[in-house]
Amino acid sequence: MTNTQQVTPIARRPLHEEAADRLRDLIVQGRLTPGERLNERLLSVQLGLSRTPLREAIKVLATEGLVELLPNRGAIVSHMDAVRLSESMVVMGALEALAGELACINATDAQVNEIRALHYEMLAYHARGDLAGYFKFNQAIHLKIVKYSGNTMLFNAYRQLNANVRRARYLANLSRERWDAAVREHDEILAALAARDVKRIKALLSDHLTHKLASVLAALPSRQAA
Amino acid sequence: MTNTQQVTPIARRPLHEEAADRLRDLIVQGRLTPGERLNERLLSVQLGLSRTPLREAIKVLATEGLVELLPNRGAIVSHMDAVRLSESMVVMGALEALAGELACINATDAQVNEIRALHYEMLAYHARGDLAGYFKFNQAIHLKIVKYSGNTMLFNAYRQLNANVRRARYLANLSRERWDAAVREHDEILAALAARDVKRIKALLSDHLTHKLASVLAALPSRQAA
DNA sequence: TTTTTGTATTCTGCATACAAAATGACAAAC
DNA sequence: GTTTGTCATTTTGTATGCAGAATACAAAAA
Repeated sequence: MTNTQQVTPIARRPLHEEAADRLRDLIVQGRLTPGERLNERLLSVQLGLSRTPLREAIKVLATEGLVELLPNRGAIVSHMDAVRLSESMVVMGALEALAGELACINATDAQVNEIRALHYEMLAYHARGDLAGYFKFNQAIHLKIVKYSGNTMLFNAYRQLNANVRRARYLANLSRERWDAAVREHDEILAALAARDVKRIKALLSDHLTHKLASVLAALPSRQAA
Repeated sequence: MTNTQQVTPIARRPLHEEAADRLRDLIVQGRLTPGERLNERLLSVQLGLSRTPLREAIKVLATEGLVELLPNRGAIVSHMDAVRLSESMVVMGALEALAGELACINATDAQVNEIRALHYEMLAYHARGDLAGYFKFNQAIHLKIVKYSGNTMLFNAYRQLNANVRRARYLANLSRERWDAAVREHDEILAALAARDVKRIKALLSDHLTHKLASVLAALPSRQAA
């Protein structure tokens, strides 16, 4: 039993990945605002690394669309205008519809129940009127549906679009009516999933995203006026 | 009219972008084979730049899924197994169906005619039995349809998946029957687009991708046996 | 012969150094 | 008062240097 010990298989996480994660958080949480410039020197000291891995992270975020690269002028947090937002959500609608379809076929009963559990937790936050908590579980449910489609490429594509859209989630400062409607839609989505009703879940998810988009777009102009 | 001149907007292209493009080509063209290791020092001299911008490019390719990052062991060209391939094509099918729908609505007549021109060029190569030329215009047509959907996010998502799938295009060493059928399908797709028949183009593109996937999957096992 | 172990070499990951471009300040000219 | 030109400073883009991990290889042991 000399060398049989588990030699830490935890290869230290590369700094550029760490940096990418932290930058993503900063952007999605709105700590770095759209249009804001990413000063490399400043960020490198704030994140406690050198410019090299930081730059690698920034390049990754650029391909993900979270930041924009300006030649010789570094990177800025990309703007999230109504056009980009609705474009993204339209694509996500198509992806979720496909995901629902596949999940109906591929998800195990245990996975469906996992989603069901999240659904009830979400209902609890809805009942309390806690929007932030609601959003969190709402997000989790949608992600799980896509994940349990069993299609990794689909999951990755969805994840990437979602990161961009999440930045604007505060815009969906939805009315009570829309909120209640969204919850009802989620009820139906879960029912369709449990019933393995492919046609139905596809239609439901597609409509759900369409409604969400409409809700966000309705809220958008008032924001820009402010 | 003193300063109205076009002040060379051609800011020199950053080396990391140049490197990313060239690496993409090398991978898509199969000059770098799946599983092959990317030696940074070697590649940097071959491409005529230093390791820093090269590494940035590699990180970008990794997020695009063209290469895989192994901790402390650099990057390898990612493998293109049947699972990944079919997963990607399923997603592309959904995206193309959406794109066709949107293109029907948004594309100008001039753009439709541009696609028509590509279609005829493709027919010429088909008539000659020139598979490589056929593929080239086939690709161009599909890309144009997605582009003329007018949805930039959709285009980006599609482009990324496509880069991965193109690497396996030689696998679709299709039979004459399948080839002829594919051409007929393209005829119908173009007709539906010109007729602005949303329902029809959606169904056609979805089926087209399904058939293409089946064709590729059928060709795959024989390849692996060889 | 096969396996193991110690060592040298190669390669990656990261930090730093340097050059070119952009930004900003400030003064001169209109 | 505005504009324009010049210079100092800051910031990005790229190259290079260095430490540690991984790999290859050779010698020793089974």
